[in-house]
Amino acid sequence: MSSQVLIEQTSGAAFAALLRAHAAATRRLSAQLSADHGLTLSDYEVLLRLGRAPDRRMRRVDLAEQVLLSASGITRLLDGLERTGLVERAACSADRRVVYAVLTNAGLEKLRDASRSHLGQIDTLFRARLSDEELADLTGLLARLDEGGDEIACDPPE
Amino acid sequence: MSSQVLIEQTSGAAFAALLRAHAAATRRLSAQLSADHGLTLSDYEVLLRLGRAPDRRMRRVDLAEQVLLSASGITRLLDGLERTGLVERAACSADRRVVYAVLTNAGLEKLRDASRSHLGQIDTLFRARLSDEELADLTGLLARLDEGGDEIACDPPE
DNA sequence: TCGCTACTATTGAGTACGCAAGCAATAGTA
DNA sequence: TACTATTGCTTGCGTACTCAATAGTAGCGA
Repeated sequence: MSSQVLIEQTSGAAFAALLRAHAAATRRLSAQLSADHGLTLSDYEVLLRLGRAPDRRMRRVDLAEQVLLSASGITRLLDGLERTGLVERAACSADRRVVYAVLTNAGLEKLRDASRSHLGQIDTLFRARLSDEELADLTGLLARLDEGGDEIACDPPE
Repeated sequence: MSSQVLIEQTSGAAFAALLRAHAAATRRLSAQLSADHGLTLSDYEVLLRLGRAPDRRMRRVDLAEQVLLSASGITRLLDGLERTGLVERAACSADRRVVYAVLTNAGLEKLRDASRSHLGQIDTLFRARLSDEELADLTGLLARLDEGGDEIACDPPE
């Protein structure tokens, strides 16, 4: 019987669980973030990264990489944040190709505001279900899944 | 100093790890699935569910729920699979509102074909990084994150 | 049987991406 | 100095979704 092939093996179950947990967490948190502050999860992540960055500014490329978006994705996301005044652009004197994304005062205010509820909601979701130790285990295991994603065959041959 | 607010607490780190692991896994696997077989992850999941279902058929609503898509999402996804002949529609004699999605022979063939490489790729990704025990732990922890998502206040008052 | 509500499915409109192509600026090389 | 990458960013186009509105059944109670 060929449905042998279809039997869920353990890594398949892990992948399925990952898909479901991700969907459950992001749907809930992004709905809350959007309802409470009109931000998407990516918006929030961008504000957060900028808030931590020196001078509250980052190159768009670097931002894109950190929030897991493509170059065009970041352009459009920042378009939105610029339109609402949370972020503004600034030229780089050393390299005129680069355009910094800079967190405005309004943006910092928004970030603080959003953080207050968002961090609490994350905590509610995770801590209601997992102990401190389990949380740490989970984080560690998940981290192992995206390490060395592209390090395939970088060794010199022989 | 208000950047207190921005300090990554442990559940925040877990959420970030979840986002990253999900992105890493789905990007890789969906790229492979698409390159090798012209299917998205959701396409594959639909074929898989249909393949396991009795008579290889399911109501579209139920399918939507299982693959985490909205009703309209399933309609459009199935449109595509119908166009390529992997799935076809069938009426339900008992309830004329429902339209079954039925896996065709070509669809079953495609599923078997895709399974061969896809399951291997999932295994490669997970087992290269995690032991059997870790895999089981991870699956268990992830499962706890989406249990009882909507069971808020379903108890009768008092 | 009528009328109401609940359910299944589809469609229209809008959003959030990615990829590929393009432009401008820089770096590397002859 | 000229030429050829490479890099940073944006834009056009296509895709995969969602939500809200709609239509066709179904099943119920009066």
